[in-house]
Amino acid sequence: MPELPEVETVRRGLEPHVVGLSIEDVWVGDSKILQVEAQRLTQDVLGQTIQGLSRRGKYLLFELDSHYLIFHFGMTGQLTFRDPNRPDCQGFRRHPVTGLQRALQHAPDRHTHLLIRFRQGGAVLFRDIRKFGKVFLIEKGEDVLSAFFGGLGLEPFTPAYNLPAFLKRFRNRKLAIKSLLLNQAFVAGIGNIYADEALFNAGIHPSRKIRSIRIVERERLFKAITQVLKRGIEYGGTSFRDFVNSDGEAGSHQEKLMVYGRQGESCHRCGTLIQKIVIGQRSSSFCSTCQPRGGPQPGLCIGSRHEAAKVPP
DNA sequence: AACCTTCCCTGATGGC
DNA sequence: TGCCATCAGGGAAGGT
Repeated sequence: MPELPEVETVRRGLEPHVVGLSIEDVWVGDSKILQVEAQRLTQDVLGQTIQGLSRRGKYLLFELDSHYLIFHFGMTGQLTFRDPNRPDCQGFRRHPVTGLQRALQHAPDRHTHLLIRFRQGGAVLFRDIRKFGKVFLIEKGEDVLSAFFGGLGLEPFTPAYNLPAFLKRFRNRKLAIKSLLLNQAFVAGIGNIYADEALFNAGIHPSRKIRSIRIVERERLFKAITQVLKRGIEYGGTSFRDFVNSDGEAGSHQEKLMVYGRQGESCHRCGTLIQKIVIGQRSSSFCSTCQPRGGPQPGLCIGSRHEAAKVPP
């Protein structure tokens, strides 16, 4: 599921391919994913040049001459570059060892819903099996982006993501901390995988009420969030099922996960079996020893937490 | 206002 | 072999 690190991976992979190219043709498959009328999309972007690629939370932005073309990947969205000088992969294959789907460069198929072809050659394909993804088109203008992203919270890796701002958004509610992390109005870009990983790094049980989280724990969470996101980007994103980068290749961060998807396996730090529960309709994996339900236990040395954590082989 | 549930959608998987 | 139920979940919308 593309979260901040996966979207950033796509952005970085796509950027050198597409910046400077001008749009020659647009083809729409299932227009359900479009948040703009297909005809208007085609009409408005034809002939425009891609000025740059940026990201806000889980959104990927194509800056055009007069518009922003904005993608959200939902659960299974894939955005790949199709290079005319490279052969297409025949169909979709499963990786023999990891079982992950490896699409590589591909021709449009029944799940391809948008294709943007460039005058200089090549195309960008948006493919989305479950169709939870969305494509937006907004005209440039004063503050259009701040209006569009008005509901989004702090952006990690920017000056806006600072401890005072983070603590300020920590309202003392009854909600589980896990649910707060999934709320894009709190910190933008965190999804189920990185929420679980950040809570593990911070030593916080996902079910704990927001108001019960102590200041020192909030500070640990503040650091843990950027730690896990950074690590996700370093390993090219997490490919649990469908995620592929702009070249159609899987990421490798799934091999580095500490808790997500590891229920029944032993904790890399302490050996306790990882548990899975449901919080707010979302699965949550955690280690009951490293993330005690009652909060920090007297005598537990929190400071050594990160040093003690072994990286999966 | 805060919080919870339902819905959208397809493919993989397991039971029978 | 097929058939059906279940699960995965981001975010919007509707309900309490």
